[in-house]
Amino acid sequence: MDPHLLRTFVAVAEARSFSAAAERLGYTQSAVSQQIAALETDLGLPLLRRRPVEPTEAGTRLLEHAGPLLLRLRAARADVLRTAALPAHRLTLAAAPLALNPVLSARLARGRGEQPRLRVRLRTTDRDQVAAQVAAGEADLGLTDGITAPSDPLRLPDSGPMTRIGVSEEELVVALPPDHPLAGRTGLRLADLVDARWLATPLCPLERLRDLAGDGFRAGLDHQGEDVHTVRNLVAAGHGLTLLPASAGPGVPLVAPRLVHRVELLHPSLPPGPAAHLAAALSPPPS
Amino acid sequence: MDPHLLRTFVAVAEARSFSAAAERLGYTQSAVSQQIAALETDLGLPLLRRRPVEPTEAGTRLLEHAGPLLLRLRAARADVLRTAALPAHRLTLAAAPLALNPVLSARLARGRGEQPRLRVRLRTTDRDQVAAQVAAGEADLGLTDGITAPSDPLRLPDSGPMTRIGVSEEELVVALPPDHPLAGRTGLRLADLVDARWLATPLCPLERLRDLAGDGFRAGLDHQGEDVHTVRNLVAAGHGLTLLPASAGPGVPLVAPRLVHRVELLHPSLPPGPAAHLAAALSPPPS
DNA sequence: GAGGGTCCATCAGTGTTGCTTATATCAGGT
DNA sequence: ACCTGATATAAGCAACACTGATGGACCCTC
Repeated sequence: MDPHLLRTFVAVAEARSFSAAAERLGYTQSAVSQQIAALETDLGLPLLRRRPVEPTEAGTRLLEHAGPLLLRLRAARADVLRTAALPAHRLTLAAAPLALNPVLSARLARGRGEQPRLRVRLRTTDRDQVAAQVAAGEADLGLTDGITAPSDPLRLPDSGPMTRIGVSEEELVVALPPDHPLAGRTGLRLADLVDARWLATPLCPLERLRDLAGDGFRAGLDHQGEDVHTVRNLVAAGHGLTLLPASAGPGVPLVAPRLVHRVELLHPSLPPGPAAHLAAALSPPPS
Repeated sequence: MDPHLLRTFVAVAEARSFSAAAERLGYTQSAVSQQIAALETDLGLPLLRRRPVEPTEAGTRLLEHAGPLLLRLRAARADVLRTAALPAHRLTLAAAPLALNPVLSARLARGRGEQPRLRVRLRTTDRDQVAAQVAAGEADLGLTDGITAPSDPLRLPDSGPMTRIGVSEEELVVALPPDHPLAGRTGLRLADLVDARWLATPLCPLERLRDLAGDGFRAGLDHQGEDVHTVRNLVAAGHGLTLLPASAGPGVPLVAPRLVHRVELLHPSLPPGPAAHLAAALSPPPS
């Protein structure tokens, strides 16, 4: 169960081809073949069916483990190396599209103002990438978001130990097309909208809504990207409803159940330095 | 970052000695020395101080990662191998001391009654070992417990993906010595007890209480074991208070905040078979 | 302060591993 | 049946990771 072999196995399974994986990894096809054979011998069972290449039952199980495992390995390495890194003058902040709302933008501005020498690179990525990037050391700080009950933590993919601080909670609104019969309301209940058509988008996953408010929530259009602007255009064109934080645009406030758009700051254990300072600036001021 | 090296590193750090670790692992001292050197070269920084042997800052960080990482590696292997295992006639159930309460004992009895051929081995272990044993395949099913708000999941150490089902929630009582002035009450509020002396025991960690009910909860006696019988004796002798599930003995019901003793069933993804059957038997009957 | 003991680092030697290149084998399409 | 695009196997070689022996640092003792 050498991580080296695991990495190769993942590559083969993804590419559905030994030769393609070999090229991608910079090996010969023969090496890949031997590596897979070694894994299979070690575990004592076949992991891949050949021609076409696809994972067996056991291989599927291993694939589920391999990703997180390799991620944690990278996280461990990044964490160790960070202890030796000099306090840098530049750092990277990874943020999900809806995470950097006006409040946090303002705090970020203030934090940067206090450290004029610090160069900040902001990288907007998909929500589930934020934690992984922070864990792997590709970003120094991360901001993710999601929909939860007030003061409940977000559900994040497991990426190893890291500090999580809730930094913002905001009212949710139901985004509706302007001519929608409910658009004039002053408040809406989620239960009244289970039968409406909803946008299926990572920004507001229907699965999460079903968790929180029961079954229903038929998918209208299935939207894969995490671009807020596009989503709002889709809503306006009547493709379906969605929930957005109030600051992301007009909509009818969601009054029940009590749900909020929560933003969390993620970072590995930080030595004192610019990163820690910026993290403090992004955190809510102690009341 | 070969797991092999990681394992050696952990052994050395634990033994605080290269030679002792070498003996324990079945290597020569020279091999261990080279392995550590390889790790340090790879990461580019010293992980251990020598004479006496103790982890550096970076080494400490790596140690925190190494344990979970190796555990997950074992979990992955166990999970893959399980796909090939024939349905066994014997299985191991790991349970924390307070997890197998009367309700669950009864369900276990019923489950066993339905599968007379099945030999069940019950292993009572420390609470934080249960998840690890299930993940590593040393136990087929696990029962852990803890104190939470009703229907909130437990906080478990990360041991990789596994199924978690809440199987029992029970009222909590404050265990008091019989002659305690509050012993006659019909209900107690946790807030009224922050200034009392509490037993510090893994069965009811004071840290958790502070999380749930604010600061306070001074430690009286610090008890390391997880033996319920002993704890009750300590309480009776006036060493301090503690919370127990109602079924674990007499006490004054805790009325606020709303907290419960929750038991969760842990298992890896189970193929249909005796283990899955027993898991179903332990789960609460669908209402 | 010299000597012995303990412990880790280093070196040389050796068996094993894990790659590359070359070739065999297999499944499917024509 | 043959060709094609694919994976498996064989042989060779370089790098690696052990063992055993030796060297050097520290500690304890006398």
